[in-house]
Amino acid sequence: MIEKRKMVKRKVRQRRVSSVDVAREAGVSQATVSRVFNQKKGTNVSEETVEKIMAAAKKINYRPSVIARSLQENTTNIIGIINRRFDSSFHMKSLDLFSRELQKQGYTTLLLNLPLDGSMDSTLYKALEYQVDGIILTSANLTSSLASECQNYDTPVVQFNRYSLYQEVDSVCLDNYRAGVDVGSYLVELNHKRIGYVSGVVGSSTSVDRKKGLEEGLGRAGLSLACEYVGGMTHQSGCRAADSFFGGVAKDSWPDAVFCITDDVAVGFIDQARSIYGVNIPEDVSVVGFDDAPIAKWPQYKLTTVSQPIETMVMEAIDILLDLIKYEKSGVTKKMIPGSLVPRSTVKDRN
Amino acid sequence: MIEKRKMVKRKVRQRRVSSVDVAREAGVSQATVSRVFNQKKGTNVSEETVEKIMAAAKKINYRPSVIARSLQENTTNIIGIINRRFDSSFHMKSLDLFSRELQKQGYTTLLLNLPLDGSMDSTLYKALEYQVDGIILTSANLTSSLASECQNYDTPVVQFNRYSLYQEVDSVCLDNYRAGVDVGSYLVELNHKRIGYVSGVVGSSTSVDRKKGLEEGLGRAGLSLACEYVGGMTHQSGCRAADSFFGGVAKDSWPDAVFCITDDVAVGFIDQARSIYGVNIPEDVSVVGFDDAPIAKWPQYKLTTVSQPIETMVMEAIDILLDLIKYEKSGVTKKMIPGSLVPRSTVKDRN
DNA sequence: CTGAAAGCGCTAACAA
DNA sequence: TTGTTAGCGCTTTCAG
Repeated sequence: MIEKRKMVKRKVRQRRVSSVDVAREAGVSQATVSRVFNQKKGTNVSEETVEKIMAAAKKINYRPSVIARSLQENTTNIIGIINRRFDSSFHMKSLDLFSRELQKQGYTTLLLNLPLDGSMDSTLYKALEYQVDGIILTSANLTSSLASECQNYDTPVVQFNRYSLYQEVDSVCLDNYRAGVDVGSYLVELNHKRIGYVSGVVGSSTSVDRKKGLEEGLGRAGLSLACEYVGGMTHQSGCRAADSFFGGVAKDSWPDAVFCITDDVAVGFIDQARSIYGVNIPEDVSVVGFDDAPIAKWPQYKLTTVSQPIETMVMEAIDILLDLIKYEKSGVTKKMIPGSLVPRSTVKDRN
Repeated sequence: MIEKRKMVKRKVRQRRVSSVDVAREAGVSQATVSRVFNQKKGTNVSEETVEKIMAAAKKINYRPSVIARSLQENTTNIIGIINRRFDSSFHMKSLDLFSRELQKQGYTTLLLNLPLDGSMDSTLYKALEYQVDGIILTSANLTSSLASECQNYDTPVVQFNRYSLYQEVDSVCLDNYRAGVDVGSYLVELNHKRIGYVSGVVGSSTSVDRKKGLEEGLGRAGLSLACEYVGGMTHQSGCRAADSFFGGVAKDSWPDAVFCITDDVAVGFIDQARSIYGVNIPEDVSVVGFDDAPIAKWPQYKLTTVSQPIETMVMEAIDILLDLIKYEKSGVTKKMIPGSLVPRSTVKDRN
């Protein structure tokens, strides 16, 4: 393989056909060609010349260079999306929506990955170097120094799925705390007494906020968390949680309700609980998930869960970002979107 | 909202700090600054000047413009990934791998969406206008006219997950036909007689090739397809397939094995078959899926399936693309990657 | 309505 | 080792 490569000519990219070529072909000036390909307001070029130019362009296969235009205009029409990982249907769906909607609005998406370990500095600088017009930062918090760096470059950032801690950063995020409160109150209302929590990765603010909310909801009824398991966002992790709650535990020490960080986790929890420990859901234990992923609707689960209005969230984030791009900044927007509890069949009324 | 916007100043992007500014600050020429920020071979700049320049750069917060560099060098270090939709774990995972690996190799990913209906022309032109260095086209076939368009622009394309029909286009694709044959032979070997197929969307070559392979595998034993259901790639669609095969059908007309286009579909099929029609899997009916998605390993399914080596496929595609970018083209590479059958517990030996 | 010319920020050949 | 200069392909005054 190496051998083959060595024998092969290195490639030299040839000059691309430019507006100058079109101008020559059409017998007009380059400026006029530029005018024609600039569909802005009041481009005053005669019908006749336009046609000549279009014909010439088609003939020699001309297509304007976005790069050169970007250099001139100091704007790229590219939005950088910085992502940590696609580890759930939530991330996948939101990325899909972002890129589709941005494309619809005339922007293109530059996809950048955060290293799984280590800091986000280099990734962010990369986006800045590419002179993206704006940045969507998913599931991560901008540090204040990085935030001011972005300000230096006049590049707006909107955090998505993470409430911004740093005062100046705009963000769109589900109100995880309130969702937690809602779940807690709901369970309390239905007379649950021993409530457990299965969280996601340590330190994820999403996870922490939901827990705090849940505790608040319980606290109002004088209850506190009965048990907790800290794992990941996978089915597997839900199984381990069930092991931890039921394995070698006397039945009267079981929780009577469990709130899981994700539908996937909830499903794993249910599967393991049912098949290994003979737990009846919801008769013995109620379960609540999060996301309202497709699997929550499957007939064997009919999972009670909290739905996130992903579309709304994405649209909000795009609106905010494009406003920041087009208009002078006037204040910070931190949008909290409420989730909504979707009652199905995995929670029992114990009254 | 509209009101608010009207009151707000339109934003004018200010000039960014450039190498000229650094040069002035450091008291050297702009070219020298450029040399310092060009970590190429033998940049002969004295230690002293380098330090002066770096200090100045840091002071005024300079960061080179990739755009200007791209214009000059006629190369952007951007790879365009053209995607139709993220509708399966396969697409999600491969996109994740692509962007991570490309980033590791010094490239950045421009994500472009194919319209769900309509042609891919405009999307492809968009990539060309951005002067991407190369294109990964996922789950779609390049037409020959578009292919030659790309050649005009000297922009290599590698098709991913679709065997290229047009002679000149490179591609990396699972050998779906062979996988179909393998599944067919396997089922025949285990003495199945009435074999059904649950396909994906109409016209998807992936789906068609697997079916043809399956038929070939059966044909060798003098068998042909007993029944078929054409749906989508979802759990839901698997349920409908079960309805179609078992609903109002006498037990002795049931298939004794079913090959599903996707693990998700297979799981839907199994769920519905078990819960609604009382079918025992695999005693009554064997089931084979595709992808070896995480759910295939769940204890309640232990799905026999075909695994796709996504990592290998992605790496191959990247290798081919980067070679095409760096070296003069010498022949077309159409890589067929074999899948591998993963026997678990949903197929019964009927000998 | 159209052309000439300057300049966006950078690289690279050529001189010094 | 460093500076001068000429572009890369485009947009945009400013004249005509």
